[in-house]
Amino acid sequence: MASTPHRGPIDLPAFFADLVRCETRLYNALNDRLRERHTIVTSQFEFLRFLRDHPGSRVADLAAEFAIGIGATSKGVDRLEKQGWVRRRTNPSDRRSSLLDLTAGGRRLVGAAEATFTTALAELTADVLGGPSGPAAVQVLSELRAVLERDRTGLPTG
Amino acid sequence: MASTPHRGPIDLPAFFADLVRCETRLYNALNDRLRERHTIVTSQFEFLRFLRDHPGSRVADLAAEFAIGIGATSKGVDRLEKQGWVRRRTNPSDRRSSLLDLTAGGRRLVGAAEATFTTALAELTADVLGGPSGPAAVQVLSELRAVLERDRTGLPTG
DNA sequence: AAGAACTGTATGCCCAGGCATCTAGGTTAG
DNA sequence: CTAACCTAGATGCCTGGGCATACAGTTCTT
Repeated sequence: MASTPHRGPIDLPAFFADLVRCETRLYNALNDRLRERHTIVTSQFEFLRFLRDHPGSRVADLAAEFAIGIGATSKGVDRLEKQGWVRRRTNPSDRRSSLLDLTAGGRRLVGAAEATFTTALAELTADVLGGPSGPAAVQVLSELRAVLERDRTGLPTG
Repeated sequence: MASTPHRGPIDLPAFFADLVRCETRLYNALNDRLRERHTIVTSQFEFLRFLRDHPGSRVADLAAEFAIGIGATSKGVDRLEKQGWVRRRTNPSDRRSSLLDLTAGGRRLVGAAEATFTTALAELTADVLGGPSGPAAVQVLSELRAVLERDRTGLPTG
């Protein structure tokens, strides 16, 4: 099954299909692991990690980061708050919005989940990404992401 | 903002984040284009394209291809059938299942949508993928996908 | 200073997908 | 042959996201 690298123009639809399939399957697999060990799913882990690394973010910052709607983000934060992992603090300089922070429990959770997450991801991808072209692929996706973010591509409405 | 390619072990969480962000934003952007011109979304386009390229597939074949549940797939086919783009034909050799095929209208639609899809994708990704590392990245994702499929990673239950 | 216009986010409705379940149909052991 | 088991997929319930809306709070205009 060694697929043949080939010259010539890139088959973009095939690339897109591969991208989506990899994302779906990795996401599903990580969901399974995180759910069974920490009662969260990947999207929640990513929220928590973002808030750990960007304390005091607003709902809109999360929405922009993940390219999802404000409404969905607000509801996602509701759930994390209800579990006691995140706290909304009134923004002193703009009372329409809140500043979001992890609680101590949230920090504990994200630390533990990160170990699970990273280990699982390594099991699933390290063989391929550890190959000679791995770094180039990582780099290209990072650039593609930067371009899409620069152009505000694919942001939902609300 | 020229990010620095670096040596050393790959940052897998960052790679995963980039993968998911690219997928989300591309998917959203393609949805917008397909919806406005053809009244379908990307997932429907992918269903139709798969059926064009694999006529006579069963629901389970679609589910395996897209790593989504059988139930969701069945409902997705319902919707395409209701629009008159897909037909369920009783499987003569196993009457529990149906064989799926595009109708003439479905073939027309997928052809038109494919032009929109490919053009949009090129606009969004060609600059980055056309660079020197593009082919390597495409190849790596294709290999990663093959590994995940080989190991049946990330298949939902139902 | 008072509208008018704008912005951040919370909320409601709708739709799509996951999972559990149900049923018809197929397969196997005896 | 038939009873026990297995499989394909259709369906119902639940959850999460998109989009539209509501509203409080902010900024701009004059």
